[in-house]
Amino acid sequence: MKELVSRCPIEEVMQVLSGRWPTLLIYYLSDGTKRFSDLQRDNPTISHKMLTLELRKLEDAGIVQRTDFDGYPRRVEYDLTPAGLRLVPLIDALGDWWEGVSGGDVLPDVVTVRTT
Amino acid sequence: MKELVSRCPIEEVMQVLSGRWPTLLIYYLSDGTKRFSDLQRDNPTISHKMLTLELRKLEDAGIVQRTDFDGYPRRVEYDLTPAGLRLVPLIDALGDWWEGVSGGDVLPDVVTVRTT
DNA sequence: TCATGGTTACAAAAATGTGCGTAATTTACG
DNA sequence: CGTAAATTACGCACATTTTTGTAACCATGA
Repeated sequence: MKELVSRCPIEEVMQVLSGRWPTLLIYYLSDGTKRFSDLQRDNPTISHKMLTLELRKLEDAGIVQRTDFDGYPRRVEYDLTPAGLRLVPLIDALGDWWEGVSGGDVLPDVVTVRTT
Repeated sequence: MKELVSRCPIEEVMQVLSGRWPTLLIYYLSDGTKRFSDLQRDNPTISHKMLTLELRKLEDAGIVQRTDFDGYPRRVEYDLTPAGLRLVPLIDALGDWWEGVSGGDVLPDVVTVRTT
């Protein structure tokens, strides 16, 4: 999704939020400040390249704030901006909606087994 | 985004809604029933292959209902399911949120010019 | 020398576009 | 009457584009 085709705000948001990582990163950041390495631990399967790319995209979109501290060891912290915080409930609402749609057949292999 | 990595409903929704087309198609379908060719007209840049693929994905996710009518000329209609209808306001909210974030600098070349 | 948080170039994988073929039915032509 | 052409909504194979992974390298400071 390199370019926009529709002049529609919906397409513009999706350009930022599309993909596996953006919403997950926002979700983890809604916990509070995180370092680069924290986010790597939260999402063990993301490559460091993707992590930097996605964080930059979120930063450019005004959703995430990046702070690079002096000193040792190097420390870079990521937080949600006020706009990012306002986005969180909207993303949560999508998650809740989905749990309603998929009517409980999410995580089929983790379903509680009653042992009577 | 072929597979899920997180057991998180947020990642699951995004697997369905990610990309340029899903939310746009839902948006157009929120207008009411549309035929395949209507959706092609609404989004002139989508290829027929992508249109069928995306519509199938939305159908499988329970967001869109497909009805194939007998007769000539062939007619296939697409509608939002009740779940799809419930999703619409959430998508709209994202669009509104974005218009707030990007603070009016959307559509810079369409900004109203006061002629006073 | 190690740790953190990167960047860059190259390669692999995934998504998307293109063009052709098909099915069912109706209409048009000779 | 027989047959060819048109319409809609696809499916499929192959090619191109875009995204993502991998591995190597860089800077800072203890």
